[in-house]
Amino acid sequence: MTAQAAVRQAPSGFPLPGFSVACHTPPQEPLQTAGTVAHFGEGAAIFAEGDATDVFYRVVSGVVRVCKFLSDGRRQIEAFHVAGDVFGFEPGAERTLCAEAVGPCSLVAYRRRNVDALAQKDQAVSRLLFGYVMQNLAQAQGHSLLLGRRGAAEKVAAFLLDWSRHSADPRILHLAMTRQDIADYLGLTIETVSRSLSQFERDGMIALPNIREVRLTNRTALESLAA
Amino acid sequence: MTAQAAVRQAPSGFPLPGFSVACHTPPQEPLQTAGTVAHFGEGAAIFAEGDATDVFYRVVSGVVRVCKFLSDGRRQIEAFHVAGDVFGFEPGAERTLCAEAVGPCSLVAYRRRNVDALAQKDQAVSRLLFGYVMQNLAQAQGHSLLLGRRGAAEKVAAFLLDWSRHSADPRILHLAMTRQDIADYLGLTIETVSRSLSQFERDGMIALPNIREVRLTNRTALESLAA
DNA sequence: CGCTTAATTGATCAGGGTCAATCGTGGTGG
DNA sequence: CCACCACGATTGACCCTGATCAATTAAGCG
Repeated sequence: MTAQAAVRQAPSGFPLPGFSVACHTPPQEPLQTAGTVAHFGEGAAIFAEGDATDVFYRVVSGVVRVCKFLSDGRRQIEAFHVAGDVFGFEPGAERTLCAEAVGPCSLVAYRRRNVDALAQKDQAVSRLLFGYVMQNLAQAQGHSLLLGRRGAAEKVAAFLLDWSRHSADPRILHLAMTRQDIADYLGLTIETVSRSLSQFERDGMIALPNIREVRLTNRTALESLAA
Repeated sequence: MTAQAAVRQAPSGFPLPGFSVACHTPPQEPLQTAGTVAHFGEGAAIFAEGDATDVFYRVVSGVVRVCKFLSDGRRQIEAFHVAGDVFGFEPGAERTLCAEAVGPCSLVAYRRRNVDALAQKDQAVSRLLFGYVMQNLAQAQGHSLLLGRRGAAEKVAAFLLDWSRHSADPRILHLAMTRQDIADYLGLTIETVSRSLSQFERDGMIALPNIREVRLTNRTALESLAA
């Protein structure tokens, strides 16, 4: 559920020609001319807290985590972004979050200056940007909902179902991230995530052929768990 | 902290002439012509899950809560909005959240159709909208951070500090909402919220002259608690 | 002045965190 | 080729925070 699910169509009041999220670059992407491609290795920092907010990104391939480090060293992952997602919007001149490559990934970086100029001429660019920020908003809101009033099992189940949307076959998902990443995203510990997965397996809801692969053998049961 | 704190300036890359959040209507509000005023009594529904997303709102006075009801009847409050805040943006044609008046409040409702037309002519309107959605985004992200990895006392302390921003005198805050609202916002129970406040009072960090008023007698201590 | 609803306080319980040991899986080098 | 090592994941035992259940108090309001 966490937002990404509920988010796949363009809003009615704001026609977004060629608008498409979490898909490959649309054929007539108005932003195409304004961006430059960059590659990042596993764990590489894309931006850090305090950086200027003068550029945002589109994921071409790979997975990105956006997170915050607390004073006591603990980490909270705010969102994972996959191919097609646009991220890096923040009000204020300085970033309050950081972004890192979960695995090797390639991004297109857009300078806000340039895009702004583009938006001056082309109203479609404005709408596009608006849509992207709304996607991020919906995702963040869904994330809050997930973190607020749900038990560990519910969180993990919801995460699996959400992540399965990014899989070619919705029954087989490849986790791009570690258990620690999942834990930090769900506000749990690595042990609790592991225990939940093991329990799901015992209950016949999933299979864990290897550490990065999950087979959903009883999606319905997971869905009723995730509420 | 939860976002509202870190959010009070216009982003550098996107100049927003006359942009102002959580303040009274700016003298030259380009949206002024497009909105209609509406009043709501305590607890009144402003919009509900499933409603069309064809209108968004600006708070003129009072406080609004945006929330979601879970299948088991529990409620999660996503955000409180105060005078100056603009809310009600969602991707998708149907709302996934609902909004209610915490107390009597007045709002300006903007039809997206009209605003869109306005934005066609005036680039400043586009930027303004963009800024508003980013405010909401930052608030939602801050909320996730708050819910994720923090203890009960930290949450309540952070809430008080955050809410004190909406107060004329930052040392005296008037809670517009009930303990239940606070609990549902922080992902806690009403008992835990109450206990935290009592503990803060015992520790000399706050005073509770009456049920809706909190005096911050030791802000520094609260701040170090909220981390 | 009762009545209703919200808040506080107390006692108990359980979900999930913490600490610690073990297992598994690659990767490296003898 | 296999042994060893390092790191991530799993599992177990125990504990603590915050939820639950229940009683009491406080505050509006008719």
